Amino acid sequence: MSDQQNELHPMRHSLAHIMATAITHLWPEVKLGVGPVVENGFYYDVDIPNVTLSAEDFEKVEAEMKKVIAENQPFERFTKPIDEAIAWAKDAKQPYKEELLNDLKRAGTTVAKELDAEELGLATEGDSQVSEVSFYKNGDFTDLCRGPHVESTGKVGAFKLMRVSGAYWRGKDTNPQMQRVYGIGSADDKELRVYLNILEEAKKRDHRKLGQELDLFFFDDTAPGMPYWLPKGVIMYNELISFWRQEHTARGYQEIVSPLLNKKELYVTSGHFGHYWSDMFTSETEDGELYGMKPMNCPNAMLVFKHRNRSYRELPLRFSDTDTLHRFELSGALNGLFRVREFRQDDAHIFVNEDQIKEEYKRIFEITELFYSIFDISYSFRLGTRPEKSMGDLALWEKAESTLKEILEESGKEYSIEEGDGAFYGPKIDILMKDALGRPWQMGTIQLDFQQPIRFELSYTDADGHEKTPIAIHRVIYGSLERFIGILLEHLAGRLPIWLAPEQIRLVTVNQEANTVEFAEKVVEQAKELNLRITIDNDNESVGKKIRNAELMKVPYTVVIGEKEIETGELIPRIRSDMAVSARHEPHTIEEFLKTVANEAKSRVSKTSL
RNA sequence: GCCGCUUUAGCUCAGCUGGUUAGAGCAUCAGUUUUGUAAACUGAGGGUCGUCGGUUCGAAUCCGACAAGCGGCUCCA
Repeated sequence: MSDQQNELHPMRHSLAHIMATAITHLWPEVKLGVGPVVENGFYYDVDIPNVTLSAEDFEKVEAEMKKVIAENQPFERFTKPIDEAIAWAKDAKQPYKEELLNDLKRAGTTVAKELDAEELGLATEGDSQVSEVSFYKNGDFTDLCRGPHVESTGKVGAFKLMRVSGAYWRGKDTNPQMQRVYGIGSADDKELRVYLNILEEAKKRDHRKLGQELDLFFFDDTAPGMPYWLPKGVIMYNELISFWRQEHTARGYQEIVSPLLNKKELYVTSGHFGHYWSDMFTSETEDGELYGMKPMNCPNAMLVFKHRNRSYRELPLRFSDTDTLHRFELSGALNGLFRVREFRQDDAHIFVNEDQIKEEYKRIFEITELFYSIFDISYSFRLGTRPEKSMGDLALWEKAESTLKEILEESGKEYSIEEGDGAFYGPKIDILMKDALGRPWQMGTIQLDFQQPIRFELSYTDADGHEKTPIAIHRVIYGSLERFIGILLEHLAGRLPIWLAPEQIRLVTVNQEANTVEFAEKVVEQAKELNLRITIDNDNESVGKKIRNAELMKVPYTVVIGEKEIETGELIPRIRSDMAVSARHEPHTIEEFLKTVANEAKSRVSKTSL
């Protein structure tokens, strides 16, 4: 945490209290939940009987908060024995606080995973039973809280309420839903404006907006969560896949294709029938057979392994595929390309023996670095351990988890641990990336699977002639092509590198005269021989207008074709600003220009040498 | 799925508290113009106002249901 964040933390936490104070003044019957600090601000979960807060109420709440701030009430800390605290909560008619206090008394902690001790405001740590808890009081408002806070309500900087949404009490969807009011908090008005400005800028990078503007994809009401890829979108989609294919073929991966639909029996074997069937698209045929559309590729990869006898000599056996997957995601979870119901993963299933796990992980990490370094997007690792609803032997789980920890330790990479976040068949290492708004998304994932090979009764003949069960590694690097393209678009603000740009060169004619068009067509012909994606804009518009259109479509190179070019036979490319090393616009022979661009596309550079 | 908000032409948006044939810019098409590095001019076509139902003499406008989208929650690549 930076120094600035260290300072902002108590300010934002105090703002949460001040907001709760204001809401209590306006709606005295409010039942309070928790009010922690989050990135850039704070929130408080409130439950106001028969009142639904909306953005229109923010003005009222903000005005009341400003009153509290103007009064500069000191934050006073005091402690109470736990039983007195519980009595206080009961007396104040705060059932949520009472529940938390009871949990504290009983277990010394609260179980809900998101609400750690800091957020709840425990007075003591560890598993021991709590005897005392701390409170903070400002003006007429008292709250159970660990702190710390600023000295007084006047010292909280600048703030703004942003939105309100539903949030399940203690993060469990079986609990009642509260209203979560979000606010942002900054050191002062200037910082606040800077942050609001950043948010505005981020909206311009929204991949849904860019997908619309750049003619990449769209959605139709009849296929929620299933993108339609337009010709330009397909070009970048396929370029990403061919890069993936090229690099994986070179590393000993063998590509397979398998059915999209399988009978239920496959998913009974894999365990998906019990764990995942309700999240799948399914159908029943005329003859009464139940089919499921595959939500992941692993069961079919298991069948490919099982297809014939396997030898230890084949290991590691690497099967890759990019088949289409369908998952019946909750309607409320869908989000542009980030969360879809139909997508393709750059998938692979690697069958190894126990001794090969580490080496194979190292190889996968190498591929990861190669891919991500090209796009220059920062990412982080997260280890997910055994979830509650898991399959298989506990000892195997522990072994798998400790193996992954070792691998991460040895790799020297930073990682976080998310308990219970593994797949139901094994622990996993996830790779996270952030979108334009700073929201983290799971991208690549490398999962260790001791379970499915057993369930599918996979085996190979080992050197000693005995049959052994292989271990499967499931891994994706991009994650899903869809989500990756979403992240990429936001990261690049739509300015795709030459190798991914649907249109690499646009020729803009100065007039519609025959010799101009002829010249342009000659350039196109040469460009096509080099597999370049080039178009001619011969519209009856001003040159200025056509340049503008090329700029808006973020075409890497735009070349004006007129008298001058025809005379000299040289082109002066206009280079998209993010690719230019300097502001030069120099003439090049047609051949030189096209060859350079072709090389740049091939070597996947982000800057031009022109 | 849950909570809140949103939905008017291909796109971005006007349309005040319900009142005659629903507007604009961009885009599209046609004509004029033949243009030199971020928007030439003129004209035309295009919307049963997300869908269905209700209230009303009258609904884009009010109410309800459903659908899709957005921000969260839950869940996940």
